[in-house]
Amino acid sequence: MEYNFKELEQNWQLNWKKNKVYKVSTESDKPKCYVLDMFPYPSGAGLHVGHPLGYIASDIYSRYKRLKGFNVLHPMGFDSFGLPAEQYAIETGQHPADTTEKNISTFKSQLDKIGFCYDWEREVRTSDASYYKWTQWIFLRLFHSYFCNTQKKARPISDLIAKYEKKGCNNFTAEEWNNYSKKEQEDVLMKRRLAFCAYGEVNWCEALGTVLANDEVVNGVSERGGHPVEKKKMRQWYLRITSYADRLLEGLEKVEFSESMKEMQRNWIGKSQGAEMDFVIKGSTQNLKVYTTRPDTIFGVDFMVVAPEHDLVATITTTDQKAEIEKYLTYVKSRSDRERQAEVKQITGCFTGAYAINPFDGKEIPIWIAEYVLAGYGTGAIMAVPCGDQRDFGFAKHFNIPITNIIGEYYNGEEANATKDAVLENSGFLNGLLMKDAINVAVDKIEELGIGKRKVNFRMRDAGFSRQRYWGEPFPIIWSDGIALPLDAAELPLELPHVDKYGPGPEGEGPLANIKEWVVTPNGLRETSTMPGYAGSSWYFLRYMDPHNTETFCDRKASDYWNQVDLYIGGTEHAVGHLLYSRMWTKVLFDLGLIGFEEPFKKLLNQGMITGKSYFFMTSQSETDQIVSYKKQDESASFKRFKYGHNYVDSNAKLTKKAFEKYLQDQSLSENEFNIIWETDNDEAFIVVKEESEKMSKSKFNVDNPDDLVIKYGADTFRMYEMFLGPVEASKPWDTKGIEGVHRFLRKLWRLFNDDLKGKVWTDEKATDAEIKILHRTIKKIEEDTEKYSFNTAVSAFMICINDLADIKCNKKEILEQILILLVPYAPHITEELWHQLGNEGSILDASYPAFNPALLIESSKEYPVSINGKVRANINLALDLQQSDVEKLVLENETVQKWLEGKEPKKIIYVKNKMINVVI
RNA sequence: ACCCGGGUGGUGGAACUGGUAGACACGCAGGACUUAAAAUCCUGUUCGCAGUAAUGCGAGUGACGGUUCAAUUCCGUUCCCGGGUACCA
Repeated sequence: MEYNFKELEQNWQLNWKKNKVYKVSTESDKPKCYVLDMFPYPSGAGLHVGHPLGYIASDIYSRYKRLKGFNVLHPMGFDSFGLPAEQYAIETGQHPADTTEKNISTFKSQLDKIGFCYDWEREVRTSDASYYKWTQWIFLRLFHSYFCNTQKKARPISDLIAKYEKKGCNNFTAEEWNNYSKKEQEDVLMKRRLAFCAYGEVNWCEALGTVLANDEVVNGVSERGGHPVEKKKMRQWYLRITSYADRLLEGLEKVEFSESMKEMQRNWIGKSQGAEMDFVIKGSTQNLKVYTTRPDTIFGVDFMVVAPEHDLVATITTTDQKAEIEKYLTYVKSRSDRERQAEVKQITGCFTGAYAINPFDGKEIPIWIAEYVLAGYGTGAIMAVPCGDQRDFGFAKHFNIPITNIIGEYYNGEEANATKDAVLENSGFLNGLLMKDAINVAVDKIEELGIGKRKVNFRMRDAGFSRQRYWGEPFPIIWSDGIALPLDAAELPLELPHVDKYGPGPEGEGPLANIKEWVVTPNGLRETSTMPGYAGSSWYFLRYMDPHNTETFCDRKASDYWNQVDLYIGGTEHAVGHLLYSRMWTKVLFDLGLIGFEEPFKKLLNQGMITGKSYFFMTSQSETDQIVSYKKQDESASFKRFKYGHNYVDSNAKLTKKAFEKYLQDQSLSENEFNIIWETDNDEAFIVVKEESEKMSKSKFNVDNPDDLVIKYGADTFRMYEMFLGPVEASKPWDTKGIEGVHRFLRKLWRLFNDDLKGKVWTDEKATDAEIKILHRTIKKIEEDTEKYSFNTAVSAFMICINDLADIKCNKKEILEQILILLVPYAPHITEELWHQLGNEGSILDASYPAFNPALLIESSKEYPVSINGKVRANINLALDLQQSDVEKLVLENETVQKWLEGKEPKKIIYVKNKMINVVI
């Protein structure tokens, strides 16, 4: 009987589906384990071989945990709202609901072919009304909550209202509050809500017709599509994520994320400690407020810089400088964010004519404006210390501003030195202090004089939460006389109206603004923007726990049972977007007592990117339409992408004329389009093309589709091969070269049970000690490797095991049956088939995992390597229970050792039990 | 510029807490079976030198230096690659 993977895999997939072997229940007395993948955005391109890497890893871990006696939740769903679906819809004229539906069914069938153990009854889709009803509901909870700065947690806004009514606050008395109009009260409350509406500078993308969040803008262009992004003042919804900045930082200590992932989040949050300080402006009633992390350098301040957008600029500029400033402001306005970021090195600025007074020595400090100071960070104004800050130094040199040295020989006049180890000079009351220590002394003094205070700043901004788009969750908000009225929970879901045409609405509003009958309600006008893509993904892991609940987003009993995600697998691209938002939502729900844990993901595993191989034709320098063989030396040559080249080129990046003809045929191209100068070798015409590894992408024509491989080799081979490629976390080039090896392994396993001609060959004979040893060695290794997600070495351990068993012709059920159970997570189909061939009933997933018995692996002797001066020269077999003196004696008797000693006495003999022996001469 | 990763055969990669570097696999070379092919099996495969051979010797984990009986592993300097952030005061 042959290993007919095609038939066998199909049969078992049907059988599993029919018998609902992957159904998961919350009612269980087993310990729980929650294994989650970052759910995919169902794009039209379908899955490529990079996607399943993480899914296979999580599937292996889930099955392993299930066999180990855990009740495992391992769900899958779709992040189906979002920009690309709408862009695609606009381009093709199809409704996003239709394309999304179609794409999801493609994804599901692709996933099912790989044999994942998802309980599809728990599937969630963020664009389903039954799902986004609860996204809207959680939004309302955010709207109805504020961040209490004393308790450092979210509380119902009603608590705050009660307080205002009884006691008022710093800004108003209770009486004043009670006399406020409804609108005035709402305006005050809006400044505290966790989901709030405000006018602010937003990232506006004209091409996409929408606002984008900071993490959706990369280098001044949109992450999706690369369109230019500009700043624009608009009314927008925001999430007050900055309130949680400290807790988001602290929470990182309690989770198992990679150090680099934590670092990325810390950088994004960007906490800095310093002081805010007021400077009197000469001849003005206004003060200049600056933020600094280095108050110790106060005596080194040689000038001030404020952002061009700063409010003070208009009032402090002197008449002499007015013209210059106007000119500079026009110049700044003409520059896009992109240009500003691209030309960081360029120093520009303009003197306002005004002076600030140093409160400690009365020195007059010129106030400048410059692009390098950002309006959005700190106070939008800085005190510049050229001897200690490289940018300030460059600025001072460029504009010939005299530089004060407060750090003595630490400053060399050539560049700034940001040290904290210098002893201060020219620094009044700080003279003689170490800078590190002076920081606190300076702030104390500043606070004492009442001219400033300690201040922590964050780089992170509140997250923009509205999009002027159609394909997203509508806000459950109605506007009436400038007041945002929330819908009642009973009115949810507020369904997205189904329309056939959707272009942008008037005045930068979203498409929903065009649907008058939907917008106009008896109570007022509906909010017409929709929620961003990350809304639905910020809490989906909770919905899987209780996906069909119509009473609440997730029953507290279910979330208490399943609790945190034990293992979360996904790419690093979500480091600062999704992962921060979902962490924040979890903290809010926790604060409000709706769930019992405040970090959603206990352990995060980042799968590496699988890159595809792309190939390029090199064109000849003299005749630009000629394609010639690629030579490394010709750096100045130009290249043309060879689409789908990975299907035609051999491992040396050689393209034969024969393969090229096939390419022309496959792509229905004519030879005339290519003017190739062929080379010949053994009568075969070929050229060499340039090879490069790039991210797999449809637009780069370097994508490999898992379906093809599953058809050719089967799902089990595909799964094991993706794991065998290397560590899950490493990024690696895709190459199908090695897949044969894994396929051979599975056939070899099959042949231990069946012979192609003779049929069944497995037996009921009793296993020998040697066979049992192989089994237990394997159990130990597989268990260790799976627990530490080292799936590549586990695959290799299986290969070693099967090679060993084949070598000694072991066909014994007693051994093979146990191996099958170990292998289930990696190759679920073949193991299920062979399990039944051995006469077992029921799914192998319900078998009990083999128990490792260390006693069976104890050896009495070991083949020790003997080194002479650190170099291995001989091997001797020694009993393990020998003492140092016995070992020394035996080692010295050894022929090779004697040869190296040349009659001399060794200086020392090092014996490490169970490891090695080193003779030092 | 700063912060994280990472540099090991022709290739993907292995090596626990410092203890036989190159497991496993691909590829390649040779052989067996076969009319032939596929499949399968066997042998070899880090590099250099010597030898018919078994084998022996030397070098070797980006480079240089250090600690140690012993370093891919620890420390210092430096080069290269990947990722992140970027006038953040």
